Amino acid sequence: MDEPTPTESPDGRLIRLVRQLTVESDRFAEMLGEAHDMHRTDLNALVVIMDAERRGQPISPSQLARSLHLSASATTALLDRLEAIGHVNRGRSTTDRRRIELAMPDRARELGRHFFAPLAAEYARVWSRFSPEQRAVITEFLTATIEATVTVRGGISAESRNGPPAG
Amino acid sequence: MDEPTPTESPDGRLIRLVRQLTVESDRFAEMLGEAHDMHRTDLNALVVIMDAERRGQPISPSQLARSLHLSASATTALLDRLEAIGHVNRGRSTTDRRRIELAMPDRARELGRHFFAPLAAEYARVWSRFSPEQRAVITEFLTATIEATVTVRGGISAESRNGPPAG
DNA sequence: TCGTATATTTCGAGCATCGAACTATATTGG
DNA sequence: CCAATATAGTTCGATGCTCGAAATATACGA
Repeated sequence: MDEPTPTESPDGRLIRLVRQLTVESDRFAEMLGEAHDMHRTDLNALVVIMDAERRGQPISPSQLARSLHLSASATTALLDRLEAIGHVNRGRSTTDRRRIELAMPDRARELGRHFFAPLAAEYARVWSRFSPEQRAVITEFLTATIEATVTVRGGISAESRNGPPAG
Repeated sequence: MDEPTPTESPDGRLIRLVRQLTVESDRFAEMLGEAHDMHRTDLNALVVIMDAERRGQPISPSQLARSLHLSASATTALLDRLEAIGHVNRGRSTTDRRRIELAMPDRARELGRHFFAPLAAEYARVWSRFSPEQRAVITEFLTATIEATVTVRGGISAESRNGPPAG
């Protein structure tokens, strides 16, 4: 169990833990990419492509670019890399010949699932202790925290347009 | 309140939310860096340096390198960038002349605090609804999730050393 | 004392990302 | 109907972060 530090406020403690979770998750993804000779962005792209496939809505390069906040040309290079190692196939859309649809070969899909299965299993193990009531609290917390992050993020765009604050 | 999707397991739902939190936080940090003309790594470095200062234990370039998982030379370049925009000062340690100690000018420290204050305020606002009992559940959840992530991460190193699994 | 280790920087090279320019295709408006 | 405009994706040259090797300065250990 995490121990509060002597001068830490209750909110400060939660902030510290949320931050630590994002830092550790960040490092997890980084190491996963390194272990499979993929740049971090490559791994992020695979996740996005896999999710789109799972939803039955194959994604295009421009959608991927928007999702990853990359330029079109950087996305082209990224897809070149992924295609070169057999993780993605490009196919011309049948409904709009300007569009490309991204698909994953079976083997890549299996490999992608394998990437994340150990973490899901370990999460299931440590989370088995939480009751449905506790899960509801956790869900509410996560949802609120996500929304708060998104809200403040909107303020960054507005702030940067108006210039930095006075020192 | 987040709604469960029809085919989602309770664990699957929490996994989705945790992942969304890390994605949104990631994007938050990215935008913060962009808003202040700093590369993502630069911002990460500032956080590490600020934390070290707050603990009264100024950090050295090699400690920073270890913390950020960068090479020594990449860290030098990073510090060059931060020094150039006045966010960091290098000072030779008085106890070991090989070492450099990193310090932040007052203005940079204030600016750094300003970066994160809006998010802390919004978190405090949305978290005010949680009772001490609920916070204990949340704390336990976050701690367990962090530890699970770190545990599985250890397995990645071992796995990559033994090569990837059979398809 | 001297070999070894540690700390940091410099240097040249690799690689992800960018914007501009380009080609192909679809849409819109007169 | 057709020209103008918009959209989709790639190529190209340039930028900037990161790396490993090499170098210099300092500390440690036998």
